[in-house]
Amino acid sequence: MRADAARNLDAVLRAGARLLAEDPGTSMSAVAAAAGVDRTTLHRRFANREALLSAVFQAKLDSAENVLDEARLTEAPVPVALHRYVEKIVPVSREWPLDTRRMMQNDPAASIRRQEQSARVDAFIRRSRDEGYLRGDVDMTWARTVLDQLVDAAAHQFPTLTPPQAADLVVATFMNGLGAA
Amino acid sequence: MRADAARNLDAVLRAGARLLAEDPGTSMSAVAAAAGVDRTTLHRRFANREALLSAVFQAKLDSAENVLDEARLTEAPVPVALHRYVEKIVPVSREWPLDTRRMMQNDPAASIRRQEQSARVDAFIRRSRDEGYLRGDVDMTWARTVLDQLVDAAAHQFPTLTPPQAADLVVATFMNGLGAA
DNA sequence: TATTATCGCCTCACTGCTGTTGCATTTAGC
DNA sequence: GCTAAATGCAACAGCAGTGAGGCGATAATA
Repeated sequence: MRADAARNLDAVLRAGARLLAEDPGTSMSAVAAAAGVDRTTLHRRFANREALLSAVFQAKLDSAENVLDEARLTEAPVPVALHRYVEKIVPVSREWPLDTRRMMQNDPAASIRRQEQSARVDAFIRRSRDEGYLRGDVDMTWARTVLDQLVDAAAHQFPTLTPPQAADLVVATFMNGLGAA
Repeated sequence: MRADAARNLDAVLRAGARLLAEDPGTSMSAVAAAAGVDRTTLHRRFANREALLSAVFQAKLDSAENVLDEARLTEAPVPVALHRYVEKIVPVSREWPLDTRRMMQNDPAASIRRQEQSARVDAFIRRSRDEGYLRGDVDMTWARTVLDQLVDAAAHQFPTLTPPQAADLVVATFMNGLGAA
């Protein structure tokens, strides 16, 4: 791919992620305009709207996969891995703010890939409990959900937090809650 | 208003809330069909799409306001009020699953009303800290956000939980987190 | 039962989004 | 500098959603 084409593709994906996160009904025209390209250029690269959506999701999944690899969730000590995972996933969530859960239902391939990544975090949560870092009576799916929600909240509703600050906050809340001792 | 008209209106609002929560781009036709009403009936009652949206939000805000009144957030003991609030707000969130935060920006009146309700919960969070139920070093806006997220998660991602069960789970996680002692 | 508010059905016009094509122009890479 | 890829621009067709109006039928209420 030519360099200018790569630049434009990147701009389109980022603009698409941003606009579609604000309003899932955003038109192709709006995405094209925000990315500084002509509407027809978008249609040349992506056969239809769904294809654009899929490409944006792929980009998000690529970033997330890197984070999962770097966090070493299966090997590193639980506290270290958790903190590192949150610290790295917050910027990804900010760069690609799309809600993958509700917008990906028409893309089976991406959906499967997402579930694979999700399973890796689930396994980490399970290991955390097995190693005694989580209470034994906690439902694992609930723990997983809470972690996701805290990450999303810190990433999007507290945009001024740096990733390390966000990680401190999320991990502390996840482990200890907000109640007084 | 005639009785049948009231029935139809109610059906439209509930169907609208459900469908629009799943897909914010749901068409008026789809809402009408789901409510068992003709499309033109919808257009007669609501001048445009925005008006329908506003009406759905109003319905949600009405329900939420009842909950805030009944929970007695300013008077009842903090643990009691918190548990009662969560227990009552979970069904509201389930009945009106729309995300008020992102879909209400074109409705200033509803937006203001939402902020007023939000302020009541904020005040309760502040009281909880002042009375020693929350750690003193916790950011109040963070605490508020976490509570909202936990409620949403319990309401929508764990639909089989009864409201009391959901309240137990949310309150325990909010106060104590998920970490081992 | 009589009245009338409400509804369903049909039709129409309008708009915005999608997707395609042809052609001239620009730009990256050799 | 040359070549081919990529783009911008204009125009077009098709489609879905929106919103309005008329009219006969239906159902609530007095």
